[in-house]
Amino acid sequence: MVGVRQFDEAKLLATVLDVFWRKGWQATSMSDLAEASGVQRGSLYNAYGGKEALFLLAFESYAQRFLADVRTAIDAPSAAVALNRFFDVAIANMTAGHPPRGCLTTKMVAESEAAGELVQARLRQLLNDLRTIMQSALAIDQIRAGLKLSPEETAEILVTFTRGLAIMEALYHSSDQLRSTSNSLARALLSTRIY
Amino acid sequence: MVGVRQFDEAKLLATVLDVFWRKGWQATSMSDLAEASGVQRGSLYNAYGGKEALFLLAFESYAQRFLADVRTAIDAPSAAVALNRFFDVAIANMTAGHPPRGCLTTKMVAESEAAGELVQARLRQLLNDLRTIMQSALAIDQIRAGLKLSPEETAEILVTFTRGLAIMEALYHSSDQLRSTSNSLARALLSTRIY
DNA sequence: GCCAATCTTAACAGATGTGTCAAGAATCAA
DNA sequence: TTGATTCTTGACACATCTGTTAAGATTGGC
Repeated sequence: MVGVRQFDEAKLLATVLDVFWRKGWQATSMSDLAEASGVQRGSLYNAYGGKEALFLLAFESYAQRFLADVRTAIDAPSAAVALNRFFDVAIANMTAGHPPRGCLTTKMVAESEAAGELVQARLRQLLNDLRTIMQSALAIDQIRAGLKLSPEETAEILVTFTRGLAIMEALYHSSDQLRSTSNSLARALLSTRIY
Repeated sequence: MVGVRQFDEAKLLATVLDVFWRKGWQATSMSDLAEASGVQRGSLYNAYGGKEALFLLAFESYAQRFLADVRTAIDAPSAAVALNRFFDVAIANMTAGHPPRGCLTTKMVAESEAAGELVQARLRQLLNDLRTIMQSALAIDQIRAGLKLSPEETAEILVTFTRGLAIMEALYHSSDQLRSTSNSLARALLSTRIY
């Protein structure tokens, strides 16, 4: 390589992720990314082409981290623990930061028409992966025994419901509310009555 | 009145609603609204002040209609019927139009940071109203008896879950999927086991 | 040390959006 | 009929964003 890159790509992508996470797709401009990262707009165009490529790249690390966290969480000894840990991870993901950043995926899906086909496909893939991971984990006998519905149905409900949690977070900014609602749903999804 | 308004306000607001519904908050410009309605941009500024006021006005009729539909739907003889009808209304609301418009409220909440405090407050009010309506309807003995959880918990879950449905609609455009997931959740929320 | 490749930087052109304003058109009231 | 009031229209000034480009700076390979 001859004319060497002046910026740290890892740092750049972390910053890019943070800006998209906070502001969403449409409210984030290339100027915003340049300013936040300290890398000139022209350099970003030169190195990546534009907003979409930068997003997709930054999203990759986010997706990996999130799915890894979920995998760890739902590897639990019982359905009740698995659901509670899953909700903990989901809620932590959308309430972290000052002020809370909300859920990147959900924000992006809501704006995905503006973001274009490629981004939509990537978001779909993340939710597909999430669904698959949940299904497998919930299908283990030890867990499945504690569920009122099938692993497939339960997984689909959980994926959908956590998207709803993200929207409620965006409007009410109350992690207590999220925890409380999740707790209620967990009871509805468990075959054993706890209340 | 002396210098009379050249446009039909009801028609204007219907058009404004449709544009916001399709494009969301940020992607809708005053020019878009002017073009779609046939009313000049200057006239819109003169008559309403700007985007926010136009949205709030158009949202009013949407909110009334939606809440009325929900009220009618959940006035049912059993919990199972109430939940099914509620989901029908919610899913019809977000899959209507060609192409489907999605859920206005959910789209707006996801972008509400950009839309400002007033809009956020109005959206919060709609969801609060929805929650209250659901709670009251589910608290009727006939219905309550069929629920696994309390009317309050069930209502909160339903409000949150339908936000999730809207996000899933936006990403997968499959009303079958929405119906199927809703059906599963209904079974989890009903005290009687149907499956 | 020099060349060539690559990155950086600032600037440009073009598009789009906002909010305002002044002049013109229309109409009700007196 | 006249005048005052209100709406309409097109233009203006300003801001922001996009994508490109040309010139300059940097540095590894030869």
